[in-house]
Parts: sequence; structure tokens; C-alpha cells
Amino acid sequence: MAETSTTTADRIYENLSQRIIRGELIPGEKLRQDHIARDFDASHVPVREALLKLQAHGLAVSLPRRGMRVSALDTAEIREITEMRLVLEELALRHACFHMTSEDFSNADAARRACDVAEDLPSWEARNRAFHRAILAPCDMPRLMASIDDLHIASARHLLSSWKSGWQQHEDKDHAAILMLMRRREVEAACDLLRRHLRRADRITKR
Amino acid sequence: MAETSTTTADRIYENLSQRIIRGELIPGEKLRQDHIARDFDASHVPVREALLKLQAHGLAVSLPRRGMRVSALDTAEIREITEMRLVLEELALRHACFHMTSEDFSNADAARRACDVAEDLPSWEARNRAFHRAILAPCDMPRLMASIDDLHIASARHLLSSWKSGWQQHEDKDHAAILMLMRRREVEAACDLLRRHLRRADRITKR
DNA sequence: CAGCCATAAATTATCTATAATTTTTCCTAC
DNA sequence: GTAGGAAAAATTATAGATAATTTATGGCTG
Repeated sequence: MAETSTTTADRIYENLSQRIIRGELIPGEKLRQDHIARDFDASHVPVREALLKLQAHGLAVSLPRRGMRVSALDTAEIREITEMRLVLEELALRHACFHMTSEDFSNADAARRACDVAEDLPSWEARNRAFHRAILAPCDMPRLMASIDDLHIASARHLLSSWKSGWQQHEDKDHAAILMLMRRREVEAACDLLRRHLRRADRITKR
Repeated sequence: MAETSTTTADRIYENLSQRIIRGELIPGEKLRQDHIARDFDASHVPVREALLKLQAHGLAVSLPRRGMRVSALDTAEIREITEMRLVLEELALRHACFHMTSEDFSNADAARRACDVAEDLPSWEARNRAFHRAILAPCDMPRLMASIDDLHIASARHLLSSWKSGWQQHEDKDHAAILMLMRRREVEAACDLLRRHLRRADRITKR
């Protein structure tokens, strides 16, 4: 039944998580096992595993014996996520700053340019996320990066659901400046700018 | 079959996670589904779910179609966990400091006293963890606390496995001082002391 | 005797069926 | 007309069986 090397539970998880991030599955929506199983032409055993994984990444909440629902993002949790990002991304950046190789820099710069020329909000969001990942991942701290990835996904959900209209392509000066500071190994300045950048991004979605 | 209100998958998870924390299941050990299922007199469906939950909390790692193993804790990951604790517990403490009610304070003080009179290392570790949780949980940030709980569990594993011998009952001056500073709402001083306290605890296990 | 392929054993992943629980529906009593 | 509660429907959780994959075994060849 599984034609690729990945397991069917993983495919179901990937599909559902993407749909939750994009807002196609709205917060509070019930995730019924056999309905999903029918949609994927599978039994509900792998579906249960996919749902458990969603829960682990904060995309669903479980009510025992009452099923799973798409997790909600209230304003308190948004603030919580922003504050966690501020301290964890700073930590990652401090380590990354010293570990960045020239290859890491060219990858990050490619991600930066791709972000600047994105054509619409969803693709900009994905590329913006990729850029931030590119400047942090060289910290070489897998557990930290896993936490940051989950926070990024939560931020993405919020961004895509709250952005009303009026997005337009723009060159991100912060991104270029952060990269420049990292090249110069000016850690404190890079951290300061990243914090300001994240706070600014947070405020934009509040409008 | 399930006599309590909790699900059997949860009971299996609780049991396995406790045994991993205490070091009864050693890092790298294979977690075979039907062996565990036999031990718990259950089928392997709930066992798979328990294993997935262990993975989500960082206690097991999965090799697709090759099963799960108890996760290893190398020195790099220990350092990573300590650094994450430093920034996340400081963040939690800042919020908790302003949210602590008189009831929160008496709970925390009871946890502090219980920790001081612990009779052996394992019970001290559990009570020390409970104390730290008591002073942080009033931050009222559930996602942050979930991250901190997982880090505490990882620290506990390391502590219990690396502590050779010579533990003895002792009154923890830091704990009392942190609580006092929190009562006075001296946030910066409390954060400074918590950071020193965590670094000290980290050094002890290195000897 | 080492390397290698075929086969057997063990193990994971999934499916179908059943049990247990919750939610819904609908009837009755007041 | 509404509240209460039993019966039905829907849903979750677990069990038992099957398919697919990996690991172990053992004989064969060079």
C-alpha cells in the first residue's frame, strides 16, 4: 500500500499539518479518525498515529476518548510563542554566528534573495521561515532547532490566518543586515537586530 | 480492560517514561513492540502510541521500520539542554514573579521544605524538580511549561545516571533565597540567582 | 576460510473486526 | 413546552490477524 519509503502515517501527518498551517482546517475543527481514514484510503490506525504527531507538534489537542481538534491560537498563546521565539532564536543565533561556514552563508543568502522575490503571501511566509532557519540551524543544536521549528509553524499559522490583505513584495533590509553582522561575527549587534526584527514582525500581524 | 479513566496507551507511556528517567532502561536499548505488549498484557497498537509519545518527549528515537530505541544523552545534548533551561526558566520566572499568589507561595515553600528533607537521591531529584516547577508554573504559559517539563526530565535522566555516589541530605540556600526574592518581587535578582543555581547544579554532575 | 546469496525468523506497519465510550435522538412525564 | 432519560448512532480505543520489511542464519562458492 505504501509505495514510497515513508510510512503512510507520515504522509497523513504531512498532509494534515500543511492544511492546518495554511488555515484550510480551522481551529477547533474536529479531526474524526474514520473520516480522515476514508479520505486517505487507509484504516484509522495510521490516522491515530498522525493525529498523535500533530498533538506533539502543538497543531492538535486531544480530549481523551472524545477525539482530537485542531488547536486554537488565542492571543495569550501568540504572545507566549513570540516570547519563546525571542529567547530561543537569540540563543541559536549566538551559536550559529560562530559556526557559520562560507557554505552556510551562501545558503542563507540564497534563502534571503528567494524571500525578497516571493510573489504572494503564502510563498513569502514559507521562504521567510526558510531564511530564519538558514541563519539559525548552523548552531548545531538539534533539540533547540526542533523547538524553534514548532514555534515557527505556530507563528506561520497565526500570520496566514490574521493577515487581512495588502501584502506586497518587498526587499527585507533586516535580513540583509543580520547576515552582514553575522559575517562580521558581531554577535551582540546581530542578536539586537534579530530581536527588533521579530518584534516588528509580531506587531505587523496585530494591525 | 482499562479500569481507570486513563487510556492503556497512557499507562504504558507513564511506566516506560519513568523507567527511562530512572535509568532502568538504558540509552540505546531497543523497545520492541510485542515484547512490551506482552509485558503489559495488551496489543501492540497502544504500545505504538506510547512509543510515539516517548519520542515526542525526547525519551526515544525512531528509525523508520526499524523500531524505537531509548534516546542517548551525549555531552553535546546535555549542554544544549542546560542552555535552553537557562533562557526558558528565566523567561518563566519573570512572568511567574508577578503572577505568584499567596497560595502559590505556600505551595512553593512546601515543595522547598519537602526537597530539603529528602532521604535519598531519587526522591530528592523528584522533589527538586517539583520545587522548580512550583516557582515557574505560575507564569501561566502552558506551552513554555511543557517545554521546560521535557527539559527537566532530560536533566533528571542525566543527573540520575551520572551521579556516582556521596549524595547527602542538605538544606538548599538557593531555593530559600529565590523564593524570598520572588516574594519581594525583585525580578532581576531572582533571575540572576536562578541562573547561578542552574549553572552550579550543572557543574556538580560534571565532576 | 572469507564473502555472498537464498532462505528463515523476527519485527514493524497496516487492516479488519470488536469492545467501550460518548454523543445524539427521541420519547415520556410533568 | 421543557426536562429527564433510555435507546440508537457515531466515535474512539483495543484486539487479533495479515502484509511488508528488516535482520539473522546457513549453506554454497571461489
